Amino acid sequence: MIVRTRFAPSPTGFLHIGGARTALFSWAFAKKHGGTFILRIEDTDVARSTPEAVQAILDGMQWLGLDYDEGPFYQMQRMDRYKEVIRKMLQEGSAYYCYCSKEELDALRENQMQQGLKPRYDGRWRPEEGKTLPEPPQDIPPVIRFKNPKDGHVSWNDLVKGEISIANQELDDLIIARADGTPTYNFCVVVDDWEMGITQVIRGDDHVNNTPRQINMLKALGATIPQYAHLSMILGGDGQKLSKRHGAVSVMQYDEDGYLPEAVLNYLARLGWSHGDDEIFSKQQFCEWFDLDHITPSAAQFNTDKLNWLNAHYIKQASPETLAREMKKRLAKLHVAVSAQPDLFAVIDLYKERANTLNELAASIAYFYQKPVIDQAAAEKHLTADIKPVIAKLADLLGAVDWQAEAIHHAINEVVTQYQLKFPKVAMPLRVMLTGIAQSPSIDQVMALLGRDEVLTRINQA
RNA sequence: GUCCCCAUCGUCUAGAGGCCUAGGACACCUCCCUUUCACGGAGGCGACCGGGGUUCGAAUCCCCGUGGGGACGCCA
Repeated sequence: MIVRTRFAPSPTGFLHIGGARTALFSWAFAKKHGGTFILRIEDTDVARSTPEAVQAILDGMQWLGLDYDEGPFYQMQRMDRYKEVIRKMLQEGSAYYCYCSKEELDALRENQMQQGLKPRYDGRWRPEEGKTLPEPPQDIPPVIRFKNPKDGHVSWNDLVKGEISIANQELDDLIIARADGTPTYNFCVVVDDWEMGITQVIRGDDHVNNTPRQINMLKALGATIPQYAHLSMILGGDGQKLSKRHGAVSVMQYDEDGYLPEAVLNYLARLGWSHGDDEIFSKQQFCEWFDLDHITPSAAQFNTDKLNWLNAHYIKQASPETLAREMKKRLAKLHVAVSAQPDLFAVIDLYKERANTLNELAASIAYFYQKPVIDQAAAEKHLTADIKPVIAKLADLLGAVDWQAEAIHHAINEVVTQYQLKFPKVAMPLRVMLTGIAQSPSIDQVMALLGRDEVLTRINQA
């Protein structure tokens, strides 16, 4: 059987971390099995769906490199097909008109809740053998409901959670078409998964409760039932549910914040899935290794520290060209223009092992291209009066030195010896004067890159 | 309320009845490297939710608690 998976977001907001992982797993499963990955936009909620959100989802997937083989399909463009299926179901008797008003249903629900019952439709318009239906009211446009089986159980072997079984008694006759005739989510999903030949439905576990209803409809339509894999949710770093109000951000925000897509992908892959003790793997490796058997059924908490660690790793691995491009872009945002000297590639090389994010990296090298902001605390600690003459002497020496890290180091050593100091006693004030702060790579290497003129200027100005 | 799901270090996880004195990774701590801070290297701290079963043997299987989460829309 040829594997066909799909990612089916509703375009009501950006692609967030949970959606991204669902997409990633669906995508990887298809890749692993040489199958087809389909993108389907579930935009039947006309009021909340926007073209901007569609674009945001497309952007997010592109940034992560999750390419789809078919689609994007838009459900709103498949209306005719849905209506045709509904017509057929009405004919065959697996669906029926219901003339309850919203108010009537609200009252019913409230009543059931009060009695401690599970709120559900009581089937008052459900046609039954030997049952006389009320006369349809003229003023209420009917909805269409699916005639769910009354007895027995719906069971499936969830590829993540194992055997799940739900009594049909727990299920009511859900609405498959609104009063205005537009079909609803659960129905469209069924038709699409069926007609698009989806073999594995990989989605968030908030859909577990929809699955038995969908299976029943699939059965009523005589369709093949796909396999289901329900992924548990991703919690925020504080263990709380992610929501628009609380911590849920677009995957594009990670780009904004200086994360490489490889890092985000690798992080997401390991969140809820594992391959023994492996922590770092390429996208290709992931596709080869990925399986549904090693997905945890329990919810996972997002951990920025670990993402940072992975990001630091991928920054070290990144090509010089990638990093240079990113640095130009990110320095520009800091209003720093990169000049020809010091050489950006050399600067990056000196700093890339020290940053967790691209933004950190950009901020840390900014002083090469603009005057540093001197940290006051560092200045007070290191730029002491007694060191001034030593630095002055060093400046003298530097004027004539061959401008190489080694020679510069030699010059510093000379004054260190002359004044009988420890090396850091001189290196630290230099750091503060040249970079603004007390932490930097080897000061001689920094100086070599900064250039003689700039070094002397900064020393004089400090 | 009803139904469904989940439960191993702080976090992500390994674990398919004996390989478990429970492994790895992040974080944290110590030491080494060192020109400061990082990087890197070596160590350390740290968990099977509770109670019953089943079994010669349970982190693993079953039951009951407890805790957490999800669903119960003319949203998706």
